[in-house]
Amino acid sequence: MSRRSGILEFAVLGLLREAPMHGYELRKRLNTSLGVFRAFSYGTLYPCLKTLVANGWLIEEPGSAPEEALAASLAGRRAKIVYRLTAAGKEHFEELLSHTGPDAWEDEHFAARFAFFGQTEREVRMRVLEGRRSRLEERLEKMRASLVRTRERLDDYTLELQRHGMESVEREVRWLNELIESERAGRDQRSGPDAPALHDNDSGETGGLPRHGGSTRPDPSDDTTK
Amino acid sequence: MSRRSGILEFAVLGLLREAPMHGYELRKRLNTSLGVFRAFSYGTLYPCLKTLVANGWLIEEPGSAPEEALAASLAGRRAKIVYRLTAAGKEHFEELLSHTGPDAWEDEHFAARFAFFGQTEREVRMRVLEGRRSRLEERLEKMRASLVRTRERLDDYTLELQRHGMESVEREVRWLNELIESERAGRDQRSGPDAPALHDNDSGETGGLPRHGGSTRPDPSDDTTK
DNA sequence: ACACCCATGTAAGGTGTTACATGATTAG
DNA sequence: CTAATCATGTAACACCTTACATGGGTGT
Repeated sequence: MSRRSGILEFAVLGLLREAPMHGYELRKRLNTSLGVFRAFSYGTLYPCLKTLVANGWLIEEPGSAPEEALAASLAGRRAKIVYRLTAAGKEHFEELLSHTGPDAWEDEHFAARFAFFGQTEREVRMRVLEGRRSRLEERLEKMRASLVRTRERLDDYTLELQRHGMESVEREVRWLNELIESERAGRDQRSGPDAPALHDNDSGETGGLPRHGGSTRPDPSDDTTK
Repeated sequence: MSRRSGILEFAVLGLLREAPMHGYELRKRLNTSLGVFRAFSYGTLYPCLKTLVANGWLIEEPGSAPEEALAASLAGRRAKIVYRLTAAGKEHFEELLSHTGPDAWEDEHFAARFAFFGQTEREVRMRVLEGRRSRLEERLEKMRASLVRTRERLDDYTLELQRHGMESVEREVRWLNELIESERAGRDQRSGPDAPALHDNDSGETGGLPRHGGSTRPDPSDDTTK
């Protein structure tokens, strides 16, 4: 049950929950569609897939996808492994989704969580958004404090960097406020106590998100390995 | 000459260039004053200092700072090592400052560079700012492309995350534009072809920075070890 | 006396990248 | 037929964190 990287494991399970895929495609999805937040190399991905299989959360299948169905029946082809989530894997992912440890507020971890909000219960979404917000507010506190302590002996550029960092965080807080409010609004106007919202995505409307944003460490990185 | 982490090495040399310090204080400066961009632990810092000393860029001195001057003369005290930049170290740092490799445009690397703009020649500053900008513009290209390719099959949250990431990058581009413009203005209005601007900081005015900002991956992290 | 910050270190381990090695499929 | 892209892997190494170990100084 080796703990293997929170984020990657989480993202892989989440992506495979939507549809089986092979490693190569997974990596692309990680880096482009989903991956505004982080790029992984094959050297990380493939070993990770192995351990997920070892944990029983995935199974490897010979490529039985649409076009390859016939081709696969030929002689010893090079496998082109498709990974599929097992029942245990699904269960594990759902557990990860609801498990709101203090890790979940950190930059990249948060982005990963957010990316799968479509499959997350509203209650948990709220906890994550609010946790993130208070994490950022802590940061602002510290930044302000350190600004006051050190203001006089910093040159213009350092100061500008500080200011700009703070503004960035403040922006994200405002963004979170809007999201939180819109979550609350969604809860009120929709079904009463709790609506599952956890069958399969496609439902089009999740509650109505607001129309502008703040900041979460952008870092797409290349499509190509190098 | 082991290559030891670009960023940490760079930041340490840069901080020590302003004044000698011991490790503990260095770490705090890294994480608060300067450290909007990154936190390092002692487990990283101290070994790094060792190799910098081994490279001849720093020397260790017994704590001969103001208050400790007398105290140090007493029996075998626990050293409290103060690190001071050597001439070779100064030279090396200056070389790093002007060396504009394609690394310099990446998130954290850029932030570190920016933090020491006060000791950087205007010409180099321009190259770094413009390099960073075009790096971000590449990113925007890719994001837009991937948005177009995948728009229909993404749920609202994933979309919101993408949008918000893009907006963040766009903001930083605007910020860079202002900085670049203000650098140009500074060049025009001040001395003709090139002014050194590299004696020692304290000069108060670097050219007049603009008054608002964009985004560079915020990540202060704690002051305390954990 | 005790607690709490200052201060320095080390060993083990986690997490990820690079560079390499291999081969299949598709487009020109 | 050749180049690009798809596809899978591994081994070596870079980088950083955690947890531990140690001890000085200061305040209550």
